[in-house]
Amino acid sequence: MEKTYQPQAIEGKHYKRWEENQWFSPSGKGESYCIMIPPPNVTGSLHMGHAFQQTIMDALTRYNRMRGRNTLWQPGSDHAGIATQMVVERELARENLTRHDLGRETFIDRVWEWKEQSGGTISTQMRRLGDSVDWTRERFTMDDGLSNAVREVFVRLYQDGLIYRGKRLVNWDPKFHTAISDLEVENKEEQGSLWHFRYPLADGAKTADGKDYLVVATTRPETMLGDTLVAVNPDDERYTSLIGQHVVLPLLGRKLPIVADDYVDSEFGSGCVKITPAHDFNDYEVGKRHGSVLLNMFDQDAQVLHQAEAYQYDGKRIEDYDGSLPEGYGGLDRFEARKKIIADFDALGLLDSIKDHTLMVPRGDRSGAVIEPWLTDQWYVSAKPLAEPTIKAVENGDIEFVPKQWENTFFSWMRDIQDWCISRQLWWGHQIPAWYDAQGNIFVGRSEAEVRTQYKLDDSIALTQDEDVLDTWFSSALWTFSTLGWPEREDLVKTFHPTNVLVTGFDIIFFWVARMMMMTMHFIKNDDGTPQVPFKQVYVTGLIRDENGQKMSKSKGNVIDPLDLIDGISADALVAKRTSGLMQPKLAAKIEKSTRKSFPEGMQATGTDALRFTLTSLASQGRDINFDVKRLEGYRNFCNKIWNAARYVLMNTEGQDCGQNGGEVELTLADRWIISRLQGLESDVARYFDNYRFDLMSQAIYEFIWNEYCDWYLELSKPVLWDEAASDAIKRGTRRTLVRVLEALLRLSHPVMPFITEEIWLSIRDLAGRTGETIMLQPFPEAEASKMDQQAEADIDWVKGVIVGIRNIRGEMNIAPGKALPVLFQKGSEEDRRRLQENESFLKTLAKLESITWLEDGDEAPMSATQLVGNLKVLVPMAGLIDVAAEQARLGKSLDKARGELARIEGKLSNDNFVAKAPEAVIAKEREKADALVANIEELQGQLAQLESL
RNA sequence: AGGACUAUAGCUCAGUUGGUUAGAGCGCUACCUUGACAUGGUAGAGGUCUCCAGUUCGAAUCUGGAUAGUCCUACCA
Repeated sequence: MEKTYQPQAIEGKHYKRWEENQWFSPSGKGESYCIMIPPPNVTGSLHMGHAFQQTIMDALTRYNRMRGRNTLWQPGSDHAGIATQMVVERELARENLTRHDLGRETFIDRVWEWKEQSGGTISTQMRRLGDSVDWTRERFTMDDGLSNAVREVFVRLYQDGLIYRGKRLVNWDPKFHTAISDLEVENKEEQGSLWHFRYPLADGAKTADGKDYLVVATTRPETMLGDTLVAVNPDDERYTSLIGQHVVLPLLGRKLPIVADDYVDSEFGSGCVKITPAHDFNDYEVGKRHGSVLLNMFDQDAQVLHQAEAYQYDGKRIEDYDGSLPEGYGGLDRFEARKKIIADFDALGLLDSIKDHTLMVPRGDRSGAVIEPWLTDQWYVSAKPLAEPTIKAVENGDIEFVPKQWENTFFSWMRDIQDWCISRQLWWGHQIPAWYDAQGNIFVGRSEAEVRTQYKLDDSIALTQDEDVLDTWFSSALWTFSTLGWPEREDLVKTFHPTNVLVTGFDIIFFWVARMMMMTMHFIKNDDGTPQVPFKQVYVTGLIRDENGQKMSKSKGNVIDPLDLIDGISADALVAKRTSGLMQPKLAAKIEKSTRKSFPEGMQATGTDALRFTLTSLASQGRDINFDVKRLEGYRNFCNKIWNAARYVLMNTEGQDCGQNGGEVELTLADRWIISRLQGLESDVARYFDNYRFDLMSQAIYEFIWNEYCDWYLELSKPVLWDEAASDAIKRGTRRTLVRVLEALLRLSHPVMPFITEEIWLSIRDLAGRTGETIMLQPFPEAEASKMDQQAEADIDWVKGVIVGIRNIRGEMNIAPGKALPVLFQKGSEEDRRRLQENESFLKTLAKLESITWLEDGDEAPMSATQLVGNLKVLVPMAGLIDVAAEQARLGKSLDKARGELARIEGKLSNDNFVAKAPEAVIAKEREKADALVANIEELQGQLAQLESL
């Protein structure tokens, strides 16, 4: 074995072997266990969030596979409508082409081409992570099978009356020319202005204070071209007399009724609101209440139309409405139009005032463009009826969120859910299975042929399919069952559905988790006909942030690529990576500075296992997880520790008798102790897996391997293995324990650290008396009560106490570690004597002792440094070794500590209330502590007095 | 505006139903290249558990409030 752990030398070969042997596929035996991967975006590459969640999923998958379950971790990716279309359009732009130059069909071919060449990035990266997904079943949301599922679901929902088409206001992205759902809109606070305009009153009307105009305030002056009403609060005395009167819209001369509506807040602005029903969601509702028309004034680019279009609320065009707009506005961009409106009002003396104002601006999460509420025909899913069963499922525990608090987030959204706009004006995606005849009648079906048969439309009637595609999340919502072959085949759904757990971030609870629940429960039923849940548990992970708690983003230049952690990267390469392709190139200098500060030496290669272990260590219940590279380095060292422990074990067992072929075996106290402790670890790890406490699990494994197995057990094995007088049976016992405990630890750690455990396991398998080609298919260790040994644990605690006591004297007194010490024991019990007798060689070796002498009652002790182990006094004679003043200081320190503690406990015990009300056991424990401290203090005082008398 | 979450060592974080000497990693101090490991060993230093009040015999832990920070949802034009 290499002297240090070299991850890059082993990871690739093991993964290749696992995959080639198809060990990731379900065994076909046992109870099923299934996790569906949240499908990464096909344009995406692996980021820390993926690495984090996939590590957890892989750990769960490997754990359950080792427990003998019929385990499937289903991989795949989604087609990411907008993102993918953008990527390919950018590629076209470099050839000076647009998608319109190619036409729809050719463009889609081009996207598939791109997908074949570049869509696989993330699967390659997942292999580097060690993900044990069943690659033979990899799916893509645009596959034939999944596309069938999408059509089937669409048609059935339409037939069930849960999908409808309507002309409504939608969130329109003027950059991408598509509608998006409300979830895809990000509302951000931005600085703007509040313009106050004067709208002259018609017919000589006057306000209460005698003015012949109303002042309306707006953040979007350009929309005044689409105003149809002015609203005031019905209780606002300033305006009550004007309700029912009109204002004359400047620039157009349109007469707008003044209406009363509770929506208006009299306190805000002037108390008068201009109402633009076709360009604002609130105004839409106000207009509807007051029988207004909908007046659209923008085209798909959010440029002003030459002629406004009027609609009724049922979506019908009002053909005879005069939609004339003022000269010079047609074709203007909305922000140009705004400037012109303001200038025109100013010129007319109708610009009352401008005030600074912060407002929430809606922007498309992908385009960054300001979203325009726009009147269009779109398809919607009626969400309420679908939501109901899912709410019940969470309420009655059929679906459980971990941590539980996320259920509240889920409920609050579900109970107030809005219809979901599912149509997108894109080319890349599932084209909506709806056809129109020349009159605009809608026919929904699985294919044009089906539609013609079903609706008895012969070939003479021309049908055209809806141009739009479905929201990508629509297909992702079917993920748990579409990937299993629904609707064509039911057998896999029967075997693996409902899946066991969904591992995901809280950021997509609404986008994906909730919608998956709605779709699944509508379409998949249990044997008794009740809706089937997609998964029994949802483990909601935190979001990975940088070491300062900042979200990782390209523009902040703080993104960490998991592969850079695994492989290492130089500072220069990291800077280059972070500063290339920035939207705002001026940020480069700042990013370089902070990157060089955080990573002056770049990143060291730590290997996959160390990264995975770090990620599980960070998987606590919090919402945010700040990733600190320092932690990773610590766990890289841990891997090296395991490696070297294995080296030690091999050096002492290879080619020797480890009891794999029988033979007499005698276990030492140390053997019995470490075996007993191992049982505790095994039950802890199982419990932590069940509770999704990967942080505590990692911690437990770390502590055991480092602080018990390496620090103590390996050291305790040395006196046995080095003792030429020791019997074969004892040596065989120690070797067997060494290698078998290590082997069990490897299996325990394998779900989190697959590579290093496989590498070592293969080299110690035979020594440990095991068979099998790979650790990943070995049984997961289970605790056995019969191997627990309280006595051994107590005895080792005593041994450790004595050793640590002596080491403490050595350390504090600056006695060279190499110097062998003579030690005296005094005042011990019979049990102390037994323990000494049984463990003398352990003590001598581990504390580096020259001799141990038991002082009988009458014996005079020489001047010594003292350490108490219970009531036993451990004395290190001072002659020539110990500085009196230093020993006084050391004893003084212990004495202070003991006195402080005693005072605290006595305070408790002298409190009548405590004695009266606290449980017996607690009181007894405190008494015991107090007694021990009193004895302790007496000893220390005696010792100090003796020193002073010198 | 409503809601949620967070506040523990210099830094990043654990602390399960109230009873611990409040822990880990990294960093820090001293000593040590001893035959698994200097990516190491041994021994240390370092915390009024944000603040205030309450419940309790007993609070890092439960309750209320304050402060600071983060996020989500909804918005006043």
